[in-house]
Amino acid sequence: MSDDDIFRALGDPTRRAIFEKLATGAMNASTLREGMAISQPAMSQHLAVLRNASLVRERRQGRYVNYEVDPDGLARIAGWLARYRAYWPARIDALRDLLKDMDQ
Amino acid sequence: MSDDDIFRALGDPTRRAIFEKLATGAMNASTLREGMAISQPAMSQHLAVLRNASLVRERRQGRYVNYEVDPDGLARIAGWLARYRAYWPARIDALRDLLKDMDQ
DNA sequence: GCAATACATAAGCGAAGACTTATTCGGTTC
DNA sequence: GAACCGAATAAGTCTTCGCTTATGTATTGC
Repeated sequence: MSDDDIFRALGDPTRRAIFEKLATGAMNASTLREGMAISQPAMSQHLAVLRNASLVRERRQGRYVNYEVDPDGLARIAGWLARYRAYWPARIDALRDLLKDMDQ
Repeated sequence: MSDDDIFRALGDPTRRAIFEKLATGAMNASTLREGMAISQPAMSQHLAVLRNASLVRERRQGRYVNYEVDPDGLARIAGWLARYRAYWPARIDALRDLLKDMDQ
């Protein structure tokens, strides 16, 4: 897990799509694959990259492997971003929403 | 400018180093190159990638080209990140600081 | 134990990426 | 306008990446 792993992992649109789908709820690799034009090995490889970047984590459940978003990766991005807050535009609505959530 | 351009641009450690250095203050390409083991064309190409991702912007000044951090790219990352706030750990100090800044 | 299922790994291939050297383009200075 | 300097572009090379097909590894159910 490093900034390098994280940004590199997110640099691929297919992987971002996988991550996005996972963000709607945990699911196993096969379910993830549904509706996506992607082979089983390709999915497995993408998940390995995402896992290596701490963007996703797995939990074996019988012969299925359940995948879910790993907050660690996201936190790391947030940390990276925070280093440059001096350059942020004065108002970013999405961010403000987020802050409100965290202030509760 | 797209999420793809941004994450792909930041996926390269050399480019992140360039961006980081630029974040300490605007400077031209030659000054940027000082202390970095990188050729002039390589720097120029990296800057082109960063510029294309809206992470950096340029302003011609005579025969020098001054580069500076472009808030647009950072804002876009923040936007992307905000979509997954449901997964953020309860407390991210750096982020909280940031929010406080924005709440003023 | 054996067939079936879910997933991972291996090996190889074509495309894209990061570098190099050489050259060109813009702009300043004399 | 000629020499010079900062930066961009061109073209080629080598590496990395994302895919494929084939095979291996767990786990379940009969």
